[in-house]
Amino acid sequence: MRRAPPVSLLGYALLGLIHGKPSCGYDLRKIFAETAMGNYSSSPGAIYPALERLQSQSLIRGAVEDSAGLRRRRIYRITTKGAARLREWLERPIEKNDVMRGGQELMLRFAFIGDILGPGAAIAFLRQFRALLGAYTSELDTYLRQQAERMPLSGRLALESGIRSYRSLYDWTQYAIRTYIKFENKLRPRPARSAEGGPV
Amino acid sequence: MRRAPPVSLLGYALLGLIHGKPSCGYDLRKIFAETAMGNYSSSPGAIYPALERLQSQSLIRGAVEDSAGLRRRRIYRITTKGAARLREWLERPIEKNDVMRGGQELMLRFAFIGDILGPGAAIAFLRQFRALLGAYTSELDTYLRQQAERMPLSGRLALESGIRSYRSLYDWTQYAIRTYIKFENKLRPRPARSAEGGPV
DNA sequence: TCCACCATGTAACTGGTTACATGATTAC
DNA sequence: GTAATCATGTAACCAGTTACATGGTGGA
Repeated sequence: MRRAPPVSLLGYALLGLIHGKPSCGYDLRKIFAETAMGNYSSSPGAIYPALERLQSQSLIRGAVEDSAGLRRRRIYRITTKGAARLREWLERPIEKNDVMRGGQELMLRFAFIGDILGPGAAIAFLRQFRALLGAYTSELDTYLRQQAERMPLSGRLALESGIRSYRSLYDWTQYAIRTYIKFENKLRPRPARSAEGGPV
Repeated sequence: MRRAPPVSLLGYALLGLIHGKPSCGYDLRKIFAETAMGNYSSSPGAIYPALERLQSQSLIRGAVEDSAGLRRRRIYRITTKGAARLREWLERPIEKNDVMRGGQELMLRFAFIGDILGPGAAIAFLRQFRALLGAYTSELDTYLRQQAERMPLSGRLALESGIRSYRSLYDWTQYAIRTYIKFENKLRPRPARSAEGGPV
């Protein structure tokens, strides 16, 4: 049995959105074009082939439905296989590489994790993320301290901007963990321990 | 006269590095692999074709030189045309789009601007960058305030992380401007005005 | 009638990915 | 002699870009 062909980031974004709500290509394009998910391409030349690829892997299934006016809209729904694949992606342990690439993919995963896997998983994800961010920023710090004198001013500043942005991401994870714990406690106010794993 | 074919981001990174110091493909790969410029691909399948493209546009010129041992190293040097092209890229006014894409390209430009165009240009660039960051963050803030209640918690947090990272970039521009002005004053301590354009 | 928008596609191109391939030089 | 590393490439593949093409629908 050969390995399933990989799903691109855009593919996962589509998969996640369709998981949340069956949609046609146009709906999805609008989401990318009009909401804060604008970093993903909304061009038809990206979306439609991506949808077809997902369908050819049986991760989604599309059918023309004649609801809402009589325009032909091909509505895609996620399949069991697609949901499993999405879940597998969401549950993947975070790697240093993911963090180094600026955390784009991680943020996409996070945005889906809360809704699909629940607050507990979101909190666990954030803790993992925070740990890796801490390690990576101190690594960059060390590098900066060692190299600073050998670097041109602009290069040094550019590097510092990177460090700062990782640090701000770290702070965000703290904030997000707190927010999620509050949210979870509001849902079921009884239990004393807020979530699995040590203190915040 | 038809428009010159575009240069990719990797292309500009190579152009800038070669401008700083004539290098062979291997040198450049090492830079991407070992320094903080690691976000650019160091794979030969990216570098060598990119170098060839730059050469085919006469932006760089490579020749095998038998210095330092007798290995065949094809050393690339920037041409007048290449330097002009690089300059044109560095001097391009910043657009909102550049900021929205996360500022990757802008940071690359900044890293070269200081060395190639001098501190004055670097400061002007940072001021422009700061202005756009300010506008964009407040735009995102407005969007967040309007949409927050309609968004799932994880989506909202993801958006907030974006806002935070733009804000931290804004803070960084402040810091970088101050640092550059100090640096400039150290170079020529006489003049009272630190750089063209209003107050810091 | 005509415009704006809904809705789906396709074709050519391009730059990067992974993986493979080759050979020279140096250090042990 | 042989392993590591210097050094340059190439080929297959793939996802995304830009641009073009088509036609239905609803409202002015």
